[in-house]
Amino acid sequence: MKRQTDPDILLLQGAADPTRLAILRRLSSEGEVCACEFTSCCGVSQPTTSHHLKVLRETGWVDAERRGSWVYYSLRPAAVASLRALVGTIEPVAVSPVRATTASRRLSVVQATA
Amino acid sequence: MKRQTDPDILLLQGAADPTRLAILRRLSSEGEVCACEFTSCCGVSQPTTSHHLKVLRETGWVDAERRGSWVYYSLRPAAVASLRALVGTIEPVAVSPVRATTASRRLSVVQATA
DNA sequence: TGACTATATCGAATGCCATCAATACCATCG
DNA sequence: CGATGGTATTGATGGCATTCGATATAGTCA
Repeated sequence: MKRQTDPDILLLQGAADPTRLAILRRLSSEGEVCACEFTSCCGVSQPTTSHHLKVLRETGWVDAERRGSWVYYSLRPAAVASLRALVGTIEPVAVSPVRATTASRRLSVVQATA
Repeated sequence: MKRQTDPDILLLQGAADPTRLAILRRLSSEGEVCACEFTSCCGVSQPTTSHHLKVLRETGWVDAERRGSWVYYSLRPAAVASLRALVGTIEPVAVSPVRATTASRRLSVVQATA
């Protein structure tokens, strides 16, 4: 298979796993979380948790900061912004499969973000 | 591994492949595309293209409509909306990264869910 | 009906991914 | 220093995903 270097794909793949999405959500709601918290919360072993955190680091999703014995993880705002930008480029075009005024459908789509 | 039934994960996994993301982007810009167009555009064989289109169908990303010999694919607005909602729930915590007393940071962390 | 085209499915090869137990690494504390 | 606890890495394993060639299915046209 061709090597994955596209940052968009890396970002999507980073989030496309139940354990990792759970980690991202927890980071989103709590801001900064010690690695030890994830071991208990996600139903997987400590090595597995560590592996997923590494994937999230390598795909640009999180930053890690060592503080004494503990390592704290946090979301990288740039990653969130990137994913939002990526998602923003994907929008259903209102090519009127049914007689819809294309204009109004376009508008609602565009304004969905607001 | 646990079965993937979470629609959020399915949506992310559906998009987390170079060929499939290319398909989604093309659908986004062109609205409705004949399956035959993808065979030539993505650098993979016809069976592979068909497989990816099936994955996109099964993950809720696209609708297919047969019209004569051709099958036309289009983005499902609901999928786009779902992904946007999902992405919307992931945000870096606005916990004033600078000069916050640990106490207030803790607090805001706890209350972030409210 | 038979030839032709478009699309889907099958079967198999290959490679990657998630997972865990064991173990190494690293910092702190006594 | 040695013991302890948190985190990362290693190595092995099972399973799933991507891919293709061959083939089946479905629709069109003569």
